Amino acid sequence: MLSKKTKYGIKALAYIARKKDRKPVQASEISENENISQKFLESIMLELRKSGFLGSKKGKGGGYYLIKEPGEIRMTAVIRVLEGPIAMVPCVSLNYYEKCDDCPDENTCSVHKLMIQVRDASLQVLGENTLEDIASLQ
Amino acid sequence: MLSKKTKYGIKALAYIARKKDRKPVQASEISENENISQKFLESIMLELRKSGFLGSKKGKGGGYYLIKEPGEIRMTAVIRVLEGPIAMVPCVSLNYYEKCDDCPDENTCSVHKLMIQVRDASLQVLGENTLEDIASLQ
DNA sequence: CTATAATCCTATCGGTTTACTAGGTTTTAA
DNA sequence: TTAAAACCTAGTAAACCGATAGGATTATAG
Repeated sequence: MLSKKTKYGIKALAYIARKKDRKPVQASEISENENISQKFLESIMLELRKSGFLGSKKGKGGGYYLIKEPGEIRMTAVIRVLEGPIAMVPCVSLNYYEKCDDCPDENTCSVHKLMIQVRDASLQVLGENTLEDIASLQ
Repeated sequence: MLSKKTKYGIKALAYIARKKDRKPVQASEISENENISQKFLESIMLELRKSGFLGSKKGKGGGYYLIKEPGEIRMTAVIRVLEGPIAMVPCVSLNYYEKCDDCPDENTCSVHKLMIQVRDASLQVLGENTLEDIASLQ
């Protein structure tokens, strides 16, 4: 299950990406339009800034803006930052690998084999979708 | 993330499927060989029995056995019973649908569109893999 | 008939995560 | 100088997870 944090983060990024101009967008505006608790959203925006997706401007007329082009932001990257691993099991995760303590040999593990396939299928979809694809309406 | 419950459940099913004969397999045997807490496994086996994957026999020489052929058990079915929805968001789940309360229109939701693709990719993999595929070594 | 081995059942529990909320501080533009 | 915005830290209620505890029930073997 995708956490609300990730879901809200993606929605916020898409909201900003849909704007033509590059003027900073306030968290309050996104919060109202996307029905997200403002304080919660603020913490998410902060994280997106710290991880290099957004820039920010403080004070009156400030807000958040995209640093890269929407077409250059893969959804794999967004999800990995907000949610963590894309794999369903740590032992098949490319970026967050962890050995299972119950499993003596990954190569003969039935779950392992299956989850590699699931991971690859998800990576395929999330890797070929960019923020631009996501943000476009309809 | 896949819960341990689901992971253990799949391992247990695969363990039983690998046996040539159809004699009941005890939870204690699976628990030892797959390094799973026995009491926890018992509750999982019970669930798998109640949901129609396993039959059971009580008393000495008892245990659990498969009701269908391994080749007829799709991993989608197993995961849906143990884990719940395969989709990452309830609003794209086929079997556990729920409307998002923040989302006025699913058709224009960027997350929705993306998650449908992820769901379909996962369904593809989990639907074409059966317990037989999973259980076969290497 | 009895001992034992197995499933079955209910309850509980400590730890972690989630989704916020509260209450501010700091910075900037008008 | 004021207001609006991001920034920061902490806390918190609820849910969920991964067990554990303690038995009740049933079946087999001797």
